Amino acid sequence: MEADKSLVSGSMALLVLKLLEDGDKYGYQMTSELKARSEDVFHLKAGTLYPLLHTLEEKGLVTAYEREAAAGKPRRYYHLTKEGQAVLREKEAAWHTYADAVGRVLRGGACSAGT
Amino acid sequence: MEADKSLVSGSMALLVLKLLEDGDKYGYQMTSELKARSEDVFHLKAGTLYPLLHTLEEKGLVTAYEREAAAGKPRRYYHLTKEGQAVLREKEAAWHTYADAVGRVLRGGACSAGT
DNA sequence: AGTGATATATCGAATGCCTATATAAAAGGA
DNA sequence: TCCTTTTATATAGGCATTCGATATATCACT
Repeated sequence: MEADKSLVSGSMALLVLKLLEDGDKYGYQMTSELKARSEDVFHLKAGTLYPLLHTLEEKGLVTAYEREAAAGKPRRYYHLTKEGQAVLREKEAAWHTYADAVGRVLRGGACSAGT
Repeated sequence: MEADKSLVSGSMALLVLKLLEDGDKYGYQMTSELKARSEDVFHLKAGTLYPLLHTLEEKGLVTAYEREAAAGKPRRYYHLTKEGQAVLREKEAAWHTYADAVGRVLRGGACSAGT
């Protein structure tokens, strides 16, 4: 199943940062892992990912380095910086706040009389 | 606490539709209820809400009617149509799919320590 | 008379993501 | 050999969503 594209945005940075917490990764790897870990919900496109990675690099949240692959083009690996880790924690907290609030609204139909 | 604005978008339609499941409501009331029910996480602005309501009306998801208030300007009430209810259920399902997927990624994905 | 809350409405700007496109190398089939 | 798919990175253009600023109008309180 695929997520409604209009439902959420701005969370890709959070997810990419989270992937890098696991260890350094290159772009193409992130798209595959995100697809696998989300069970086919997230289809992070190249046209979304690479500009996002460049932005994260400009902000100092990740650093990049190239490494030759056994075959094919050299891969550009990304590494999560300390700043990136801090931002990741902020974004995780913000996500939980937001998701909990949506949950309250979606479940809270009956309690409208209260307070 | 306030949700990171860049974190999510496109969910306002879902939340507004959900509010109307409870019963007919007018715009200003929706902003207050959403703020209360989300415990101050959602600050739905007038500049967001009214264009959104007009769009929902064009799509046939809600209908509108005016009713005089005891005092002040006449209020424009919105009613959830059957189509609106159907779309609401779709959007609720999409939200759960999305939120669950984010949860999976944030908890360490598929290949970490078991469940 | 002035301020703030109630109540609806529109416009311009910013942001975020996607589609389409381009480049390049290796693997596999016809 | 040629062609398509997969791997791999990258940019430009465009659409959708939301907010801030602004406008109008009535009522309550001072």
